[in-house]
Amino acid sequence: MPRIAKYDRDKALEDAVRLFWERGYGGASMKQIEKALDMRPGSLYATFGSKDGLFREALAVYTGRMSNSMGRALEESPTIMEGIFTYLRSLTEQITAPDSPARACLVVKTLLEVTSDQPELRDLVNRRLREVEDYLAELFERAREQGELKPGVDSRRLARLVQAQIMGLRSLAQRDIDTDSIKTLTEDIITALGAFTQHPTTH
Amino acid sequence: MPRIAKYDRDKALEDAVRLFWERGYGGASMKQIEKALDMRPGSLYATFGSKDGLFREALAVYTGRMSNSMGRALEESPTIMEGIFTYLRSLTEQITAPDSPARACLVVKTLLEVTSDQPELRDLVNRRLREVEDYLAELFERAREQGELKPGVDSRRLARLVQAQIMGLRSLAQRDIDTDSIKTLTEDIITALGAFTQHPTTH
DNA sequence: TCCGTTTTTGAATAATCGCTCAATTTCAAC
DNA sequence: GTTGAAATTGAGCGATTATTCAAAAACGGA
Repeated sequence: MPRIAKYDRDKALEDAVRLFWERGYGGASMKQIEKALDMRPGSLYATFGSKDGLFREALAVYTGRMSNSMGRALEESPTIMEGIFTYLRSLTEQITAPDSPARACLVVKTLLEVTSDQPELRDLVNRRLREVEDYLAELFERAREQGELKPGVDSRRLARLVQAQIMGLRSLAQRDIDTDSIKTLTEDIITALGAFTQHPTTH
Repeated sequence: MPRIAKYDRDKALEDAVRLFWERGYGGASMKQIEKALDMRPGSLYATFGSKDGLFREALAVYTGRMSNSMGRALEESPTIMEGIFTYLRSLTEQITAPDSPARACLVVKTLLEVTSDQPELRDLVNRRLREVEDYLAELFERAREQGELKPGVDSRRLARLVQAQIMGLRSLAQRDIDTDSIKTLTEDIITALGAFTQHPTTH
């Protein structure tokens, strides 16, 4: 058993997430990746296979973190809808942190960047977004059964609406705009979603 | 006076808008631009100066069209808020048309793509989005004065909220998703905005 | 200390990037 | 038909792209 791997795979992936999140898939060159991960091309390709492979793993890390963040917000909230609103506020805190690589979502950045000549990446991103939609739809179906939603509200439609709200919030936050405006926007989005909840959404 | 310009500048810009809208700034190579505009590099650089220059002009054409579209919706509507909702429905029809280069907004695609080493492009995009915000804020201020909004609603906050709604709608529409889901999403967004309007928003 | 295996290195690959410019073509004026 | 100026062409520029691989370095076991 010779030579132990010097580079920590997880550490390298963290750096990759940060770089891809900040610069996008196409915007991050291998040169920049080599520098950010402090690895030479040989090691990179031995470890991750290709730029595409590295990106896929980085995207998995990113989505995993986002899922955890939402899960935590839901755990610490008495109802599902309050959990969603808690998550939106927590998300706003995260993306407005000064060291955040970007405010927009890496998955959405990739969705808007990827073209038809990268069908695998396109499919991967669509799959992730569909998974989030499905997860939200299940949540809202339970919320509906527990009387948290106004009568007649469709849980899947609400799932897509909330996903669009998050996309809109984070994309607008990518503008050159002050933090306070983003926080009030988050509150206004919560107010707007009040049109679908049983009880008024105050804060 | 020799040789009249063969290439119609406007026609070329239309093709440029289509290509950039579909593939993004970085995703459209000069080779692809040459083919799409049926121009050779010499003519391209004589006419537009650089890829950057061409993109800026294409972006101006794009934003001009979007402004016209919103203006038309406002003209044909009795109230400002109804005009906004009419625009959202008209926009949904436009982006779900089978020949649309993309469903997501070119400005937002650029906002999410551009990095800090393209400060001019970044500033340009931010300026355009700020202009839209200002325009919407003026509209909503008038709407407020005419009693179209619930008491206490802030017109600038509503402007940013609506801009975020449009970003979210169009980004979600970029997913591999059926047209009907996008149209119901548009209606749900209009319903959500009803939390800020004086009279219920039915359709 | 030497061996054997694995990891790491970095020069070099072919392809593509945005772009330049001398040569050619084209058309109005005479 | 000839001329002159503008428009167009396309080969080719240097730089950068993602990727490869032979050589060197590193470390556990003997």
